Amino acid sequence: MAATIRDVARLAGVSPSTVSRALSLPGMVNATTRARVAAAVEQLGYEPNRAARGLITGRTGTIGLVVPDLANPFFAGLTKGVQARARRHDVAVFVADTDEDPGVEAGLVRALAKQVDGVVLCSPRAGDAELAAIAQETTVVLVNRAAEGLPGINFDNEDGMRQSVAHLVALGHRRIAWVGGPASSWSTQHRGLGLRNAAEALGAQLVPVGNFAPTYEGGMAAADQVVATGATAVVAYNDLVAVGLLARLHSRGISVPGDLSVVGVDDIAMSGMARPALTTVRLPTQEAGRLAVELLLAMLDDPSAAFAAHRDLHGELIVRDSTGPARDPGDGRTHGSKGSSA
Amino acid sequence: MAATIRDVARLAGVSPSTVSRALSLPGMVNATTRARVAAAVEQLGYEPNRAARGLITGRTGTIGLVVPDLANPFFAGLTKGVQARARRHDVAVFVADTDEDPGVEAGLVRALAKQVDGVVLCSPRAGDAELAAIAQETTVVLVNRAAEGLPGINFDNEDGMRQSVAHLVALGHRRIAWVGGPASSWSTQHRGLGLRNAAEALGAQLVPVGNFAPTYEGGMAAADQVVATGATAVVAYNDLVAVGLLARLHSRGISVPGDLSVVGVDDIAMSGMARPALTTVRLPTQEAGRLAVELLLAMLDDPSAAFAAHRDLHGELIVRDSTGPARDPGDGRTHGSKGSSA
DNA sequence: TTGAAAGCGCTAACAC
DNA sequence: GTGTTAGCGCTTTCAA
Repeated sequence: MAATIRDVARLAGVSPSTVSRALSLPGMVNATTRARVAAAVEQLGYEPNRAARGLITGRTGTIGLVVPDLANPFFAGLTKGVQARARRHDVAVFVADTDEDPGVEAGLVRALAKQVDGVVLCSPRAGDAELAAIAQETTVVLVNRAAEGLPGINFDNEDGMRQSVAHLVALGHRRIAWVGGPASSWSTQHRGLGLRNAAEALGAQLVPVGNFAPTYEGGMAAADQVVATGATAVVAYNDLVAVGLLARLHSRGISVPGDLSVVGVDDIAMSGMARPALTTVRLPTQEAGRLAVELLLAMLDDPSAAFAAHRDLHGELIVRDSTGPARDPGDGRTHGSKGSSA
Repeated sequence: MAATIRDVARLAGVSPSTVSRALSLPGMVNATTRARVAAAVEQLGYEPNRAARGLITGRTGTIGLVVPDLANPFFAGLTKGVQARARRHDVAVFVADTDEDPGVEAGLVRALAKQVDGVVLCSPRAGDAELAAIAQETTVVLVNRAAEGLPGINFDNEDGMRQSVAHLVALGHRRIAWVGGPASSWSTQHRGLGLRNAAEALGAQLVPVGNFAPTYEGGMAAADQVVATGATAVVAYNDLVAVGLLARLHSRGISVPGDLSVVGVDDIAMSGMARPALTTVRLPTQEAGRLAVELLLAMLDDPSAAFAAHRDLHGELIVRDSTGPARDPGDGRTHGSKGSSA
């Protein structure tokens, strides 16, 4: 068995409480005793039992991270950031993947909440009321979702969408399709909003084509509807969707960016590897994860303090080959049959 | 505060131990008392404190998962599998990402080991001796790495490589390059071995071009050396590397599969989306994660039992567009200058 | 500055 | 079948 605090105490010739203090509150113990304790700790390879400590302090030294889908590189990046920063603080991370299932999400968070000091909740599908209820039970930091009264790390979706639209308008696009993600997704709503505002401000027309799964398959499924709108450019919910669009467009013989320009969001690794390489709004995912941890730990350290309700991280438009000049408007309805009625 | 076992006991009019038994060993308690306890538990929303339970049982209900890089879809898939299966067993998972840093790995595993019942170690870079030392401290299941005396879930690399070579030979390839991953990687060694054996058995020549980072960038870096070998086909360490190869080959104007056929390993999502779509050996990553958890939990349940040292999961060759007939041998040295001396 | 004692919430002997 | 007791390893009053 591993050494306990009593073993250390015996070896150092002091009481267990002194060992405890030497480790947690070094200032309160004589330098020489402290050295003796340190030596004994070293010799025994002693490491305090966290469960026992947690039992009395009420802190577990553990946080939870809930993501919709680890296979989505966006969340993988986030997870890396969370996990790396937590380690720096000697905090362990429970990771839970909800598989994009809102039903699983709530129960999972509740279960997790009992075992951790706090939870980082990424892109939750739960409603505001449910989130508020969860926040009653444990300390919560939201990522990629704003909710009244709850702290969170977000991306400046409006601005990212504005950059995209500005880019497309500069290339001559006036009719821009928008492929949304899940309807319940906060970022779908905000990106849609940002696009609408930007389009209006910049004199372009935005054509929403509905909600699709935030996956490659979702993009494949959306492609034909996008074409039918007669738009010369399309903004996709995320890069996975955009790459799916690219694939389906290619197999239909529609040239990108010749016939249609495509913009994604996230800048996952795959986007740079796509052909044509994808123009996208780069989101600092790892950074978001790191900030979420810092925020959560700060809240835990000082529960009474008020924390900035949320923080917006700036996204940066990365222009690659999937966007180009708008095609001649005369071509506008070449590929779609419903375009004229849309 | 959350309800404790004493609250439940008081409400149900029984002793704490009865509550404990009603929950852990229902068979040992009268049906009617059990019902009373259940009602009280329900009413109070009681959930046992795992730390307290762990303090006495010596089990934390937690396992650790160590991966080199969560951003690599291969490990993301593995993590999903581990995490999903663990949840079914009501076990929580600490996830740690070593960032491909062998120096971090050892320390991380040691630290983790103190907080969990067991650890799933994926593709560890550590040497056999070090792994053995870790296994002394905690229960370990290896994934994607075999080591003497340690249980593990592996992929049948030899067979996967044999399938690849057979496919290429059938297409007329006789000179096949091999782009290895990190030299310290167990799978690099075994894939290399499998390729060598298969090539020999099937009358092809294998040309190793060295070790590269298991990333897109690694593939980019390897491409020119591959071309220089004069090989008509190349097997890459994994799909990320293969996609990197594809990209660099494309920018050099080398046609795939016209001039060079490319085969990867893993079948990550990206591979199907690449252009040309990548022929690859599909590895059942989630399955591996699930099996690793089952094995680990079985070992924990019965520490004295002997477990199969390891289990090999079969990989399946997925043929896509990146492989085709070998080009005319006369073309063999078109792109490379060192080809004739290699 | 240090030690003794109590107790965090739970389970496991041991009685009954 | 159930209650009583003790104690897991640690921190934290309270005294000294």
